[in-house]
Amino acid sequence: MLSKRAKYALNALVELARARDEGPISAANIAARAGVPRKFLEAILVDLRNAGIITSRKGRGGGHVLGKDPKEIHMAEVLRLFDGAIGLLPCVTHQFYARCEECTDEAVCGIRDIFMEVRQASVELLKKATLAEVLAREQRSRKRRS
Amino acid sequence: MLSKRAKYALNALVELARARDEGPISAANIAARAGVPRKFLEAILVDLRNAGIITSRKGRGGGHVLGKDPKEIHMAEVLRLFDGAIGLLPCVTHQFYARCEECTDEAVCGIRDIFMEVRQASVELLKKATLAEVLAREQRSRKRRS
DNA sequence: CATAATCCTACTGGATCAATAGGATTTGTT
DNA sequence: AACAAATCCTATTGATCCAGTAGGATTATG
Repeated sequence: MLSKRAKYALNALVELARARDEGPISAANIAARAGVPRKFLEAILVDLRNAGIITSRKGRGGGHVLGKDPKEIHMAEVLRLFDGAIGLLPCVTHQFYARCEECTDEAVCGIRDIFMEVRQASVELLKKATLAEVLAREQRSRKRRS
Repeated sequence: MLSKRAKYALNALVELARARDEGPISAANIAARAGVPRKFLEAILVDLRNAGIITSRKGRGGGHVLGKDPKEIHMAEVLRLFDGAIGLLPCVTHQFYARCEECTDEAVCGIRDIFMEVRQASVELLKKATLAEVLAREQRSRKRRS
C-alpha cells in the first residue's frame, strides 16, 4: 500500500496540474481542494520542492507551482520519493538495491525472477502515468459519463 | 516491500516444494535450509497451515508438507495472506476494498485508473507464479549457467 | 507594518514489525 | 513408562515508522 504521504502528494500534484494557469496556489488551498490535512500537506510540499517537482514562493501571494511540464512528472518518481523502492524485494530494485541476506544464490533464485517481472511491469506503467496522462484520463471518464 | 514474514513464507514454501518426496520436514530443518530464524518461521508456518497451504503433523517424526499441488500454490495467495492487499490503493483492491476518504468521485479518478492497471498486471504475474513455476525457473537458470 | 504565506523543529500516540522466550501439548520410539 | 522430537500457544520486547499536530521563525507583498 502507498503511504498517505505518497497518496496525498499525488492528489496535490494532480490539483496543481489542473490549476496550472491560476498562478501559485497556497498549501491551504491545495489542502482544501484535495481534501487532506493542511499541516501534513505542508511537510509533503516541502519534500516535493526539495525534489524539484514543484517550486514554491514564500510570503503573501506565494504558493506552489509545478516545477516541470505535467508530461514530465510521473508517478514512479513520486512513489520513490515518498515510499522508496517500487520493487517488492530488496534484491529486485535498481535505486535501492540490497542483497537478501538469506539468499544463497541470487542469480538462480526463482522468487527473485518473478518479482523482477512484477517490478518491471509496475515501473513501466508508473512511468507512463504522467500528470498530463492522469488529467487526460479524467477528461475521458467525464465524457464517457455524459 | 514485502514483509519478512511474506518473504520467509515464500522461501519456506519453495523449500517444501523442492523436498516434496522427503516426507514431513520440521520447522528447524526448513529454517536451516531457507536461512531464516526458527522461532519466527514457526509462527509463519502456523499461518500457512491455517490457510490450508500446508499441512502439519505434530510429535516426533512430524513436520510440514505442502497441502496442495505445487501448481496450485501461487504467490498472490501468499502475499495476500501475510501482507494483505496487492493493489497499492485501498480503492483498487478487490479483497480489501475501501473507499479513499479524500476522494470525491472514484469513477472519475485518474490516479485510481492508473493503479488499477498496476494492480491488474501485478496480480496476473503473481498468479502465474506457482511454486512449480518457480522451481522450473530455477532449473532453467542452473542449466543456462553450466 | 500588517498580513499571508512558506518553512523549520519538535513532539506524540499509535501501530506494526521482527524476533525471542518459555513452555504446553502431541506423537512416535525404545 | 519414559524419553525425545516435534508442533503450537501466549506473551513480551525493542525498534521503527506513520500520521498528524503544535508553535513559531522567516519571508515577501501591498
